[in-house]
Amino acid sequence: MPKSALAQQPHWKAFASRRRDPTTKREAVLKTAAELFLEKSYGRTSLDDIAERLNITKPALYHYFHKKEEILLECYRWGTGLIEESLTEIAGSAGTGLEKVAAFVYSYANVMTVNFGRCVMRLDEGDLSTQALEEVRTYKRKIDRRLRSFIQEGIRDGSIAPCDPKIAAFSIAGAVNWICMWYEPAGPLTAEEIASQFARTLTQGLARRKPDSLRRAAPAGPSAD
Amino acid sequence: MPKSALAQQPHWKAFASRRRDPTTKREAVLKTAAELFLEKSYGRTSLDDIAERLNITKPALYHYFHKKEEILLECYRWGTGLIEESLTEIAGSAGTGLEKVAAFVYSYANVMTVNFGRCVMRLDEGDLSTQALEEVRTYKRKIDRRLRSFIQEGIRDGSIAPCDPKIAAFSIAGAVNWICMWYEPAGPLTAEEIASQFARTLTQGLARRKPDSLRRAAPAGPSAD
Amino acid sequence: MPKSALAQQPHWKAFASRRRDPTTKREAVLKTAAELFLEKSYGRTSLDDIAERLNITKPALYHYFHKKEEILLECYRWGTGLIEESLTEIAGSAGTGLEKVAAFVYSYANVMTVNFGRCVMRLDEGDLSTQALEEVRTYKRKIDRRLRSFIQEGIRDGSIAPCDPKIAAFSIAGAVNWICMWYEPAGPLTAEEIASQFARTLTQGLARRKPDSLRRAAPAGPSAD
Amino acid sequence: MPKSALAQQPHWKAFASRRRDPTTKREAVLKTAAELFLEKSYGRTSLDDIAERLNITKPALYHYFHKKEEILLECYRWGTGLIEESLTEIAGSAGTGLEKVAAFVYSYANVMTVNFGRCVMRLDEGDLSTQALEEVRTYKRKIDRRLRSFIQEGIRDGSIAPCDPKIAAFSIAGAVNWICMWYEPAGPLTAEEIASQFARTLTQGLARRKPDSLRRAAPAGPSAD
DNA sequence: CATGAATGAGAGTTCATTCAT
DNA sequence: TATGAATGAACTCTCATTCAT
Repeated sequence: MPKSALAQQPHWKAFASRRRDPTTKREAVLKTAAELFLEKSYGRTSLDDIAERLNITKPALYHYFHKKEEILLECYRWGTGLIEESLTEIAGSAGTGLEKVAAFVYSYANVMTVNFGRCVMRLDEGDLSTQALEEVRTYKRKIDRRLRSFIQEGIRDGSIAPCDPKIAAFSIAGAVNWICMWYEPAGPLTAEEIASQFARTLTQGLARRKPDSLRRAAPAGPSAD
Repeated sequence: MPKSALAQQPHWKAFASRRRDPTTKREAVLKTAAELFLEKSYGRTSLDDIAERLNITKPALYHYFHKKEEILLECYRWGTGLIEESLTEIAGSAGTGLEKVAAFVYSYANVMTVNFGRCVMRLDEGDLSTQALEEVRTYKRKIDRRLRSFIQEGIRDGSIAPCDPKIAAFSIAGAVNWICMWYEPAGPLTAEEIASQFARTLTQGLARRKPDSLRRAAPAGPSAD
Repeated sequence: MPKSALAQQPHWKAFASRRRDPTTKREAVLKTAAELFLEKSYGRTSLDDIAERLNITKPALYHYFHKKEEILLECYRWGTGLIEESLTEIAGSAGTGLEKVAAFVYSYANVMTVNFGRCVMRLDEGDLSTQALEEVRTYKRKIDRRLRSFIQEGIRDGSIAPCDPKIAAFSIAGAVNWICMWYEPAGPLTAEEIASQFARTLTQGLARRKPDSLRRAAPAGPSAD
Repeated sequence: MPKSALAQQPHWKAFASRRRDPTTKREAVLKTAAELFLEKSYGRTSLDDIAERLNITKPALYHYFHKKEEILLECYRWGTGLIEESLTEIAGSAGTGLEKVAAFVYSYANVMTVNFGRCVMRLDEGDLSTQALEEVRTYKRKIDRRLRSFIQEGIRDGSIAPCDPKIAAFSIAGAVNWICMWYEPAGPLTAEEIASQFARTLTQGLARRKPDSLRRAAPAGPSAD
């Protein structure tokens, strides 16, 4: 599988030559940092670790970031950006509330298998400064509110059985968030499998009556995989 | 609520007098440590922090623990002990697979609102030594296997609709585990509310046909609370 | 060999009963401390180590000694006392200078196989306070002067070939002192073997002419061993 | 004496400028450490002590060594290297066993007056890790075996009177090793004086018959000094 | 007396960050 | 621009010594 091989490719190649897009280098730092943060946590990852994996020296990192924490914050931002993308797409699409929830789970679960996405939910918020923390928290609240609104929409349009939207959202979000804790790229389950299965399983509990109708709730895409 | 007020009471009273039950003191250290670990993470909690909150000095901690990591491990052990208790009780009880899953969720969710329980799923395993890590991992695997077996039992006895037990277990466990990330004692939801609601919500997706029958799946106890 | 068995016997028996000669207990502390100091050095021996081997608690040690250093100093004093004893005996005895040197080596070498004697030369003087250091240094100088005077006596009475007494004394004293570095009670060489062999070997180089006459220089006692 | 004055010159000059041969700096650390270890012992020498004497800060030392113990081990290695050098030279040279022993004593005694050489025999092996200890012990055994083989060679070629090579080696090695305990650069005896005198004195006891032949056993070099 | 408890002082080590080249 | 060098602050852990029972 060439794509996965490409993904495994170390990011230090971006620093191979002197003349290279600085933006590319910044991203390479970010990707490497995200990897390490997920492997060893932010606190146990030293700037030396990051530099070493990139085949550069520690002070060189300061050309791209002012503080260690800034690297962390950028990881969060990249991750939340990924979520944002799919969320707005879904919100704008047509369909019942239940279908939107299914789409949400599907695409959110996918993000939880990508390094930057995992960072958002797996890394310790306590490592962020007060201000950065507020930024991230605001973002997370937004996601939660979005999911809750989909559920309420479903209740209104009759696709979802009456329930407490808050509890339902916590439950669904929790299940999906937790993926970032156990997912391994090298593991037996592919991201698509996980995403589509979660989408089906988690909407089953919400659906009104006829469970048969749920099959359609899962997006068409992944079923092909 | 006097009970909760009592629980909030700082643990340093155990160290008020020099001659006092050492076991009580050890527990006071553990409780305080668990609090701090949840507030600030293990890595950012210094022994001075723990000592300060207990109104003692740092080296005094070494009367009760040999290393900082030992404190962490004991928190894990206490927490897993709590889970173990309820698990064996449920496993031995009568009932359909679905009922057992509901009972599992109910009691596990409750544990996730208790500090030591939260520690098990919220703290970073990377702070444990290889050996301690193995111990904790073994324990977690056990929990997961238990849940999966309840689900399989339910599929066999017809109380649960056919599904992939692995995915279902991941999904349920994830939802419940995540509680430890957002639950706050001072928050609007009580532990019992959360536990009973999660038990109901999460089993709804599993149940075969008539969702009405699920009401009985949630334990009677908490409804009285 | 009952005597050696007795010597191996741990010293904590002195603390077995409450009512026991305090002097005996003090000595037990000293013997145990000497053992440990030789095994692990003064610096790496904690009071807890000593207390543990004596089956008592650390503060109990403070009933017999005011400071850790006092224990060390007492070890030195006991050791130098042993040397002093034999030295005065030899000085008072009749015989040529060479015979006195031989007797000195023999008895000094013996002391170097006894724990307290080894302490004198093996332990680090830097651990002593200025005052205690002066005391010990004074003592060591005394020993050296004594040996040098024996040599000079020998040169005068013709039993020793003319040489620089200072260098000769350094050389002989060094050879004997070094015993405390490699001697092991459980080793292949007994204390008497070492002592008598060293007495013979080291005087050989001093003796005037006929080396055969040296046989008599070594004390008769040990030759039987 | 300008050479000695130069040697006394503090090593911190190596750290005067930031860009300077790192090897020189490493050596400066080593030399300063050796000085301090001999003055106050390894255990009582803190990294701050070393850093202070070099006019740098403690963490700067970690640019050159990973652990405090590594500094110690490098001192040992430097010292054993010095001994090794002279040993191989002697072993390869022509001459009777007695002459080789004399040469050994002469050059070994010289090493015992050099800081790194003194470290080898004066510092406490107990401060080394198990592995490093093995390395050093192996080395010391090698020295001892070398000396013993010279003695046996001498017995075979008739230059040395029959004796127990083990005891003789212990005695000679002890006398020379002990030099590192009392030698002081500022003292009345120069290194060469000590070395040549010891070579003569210590071989006197070994030589067969005619003591006159011994004069030639001492290397010619030092007699000129 | 004897002891469990507690502490102050200090050590080695790590690391984000800055400086100087 | 990029880097080797250096540092200050912080943390874990140890231990001789003293207190209180």
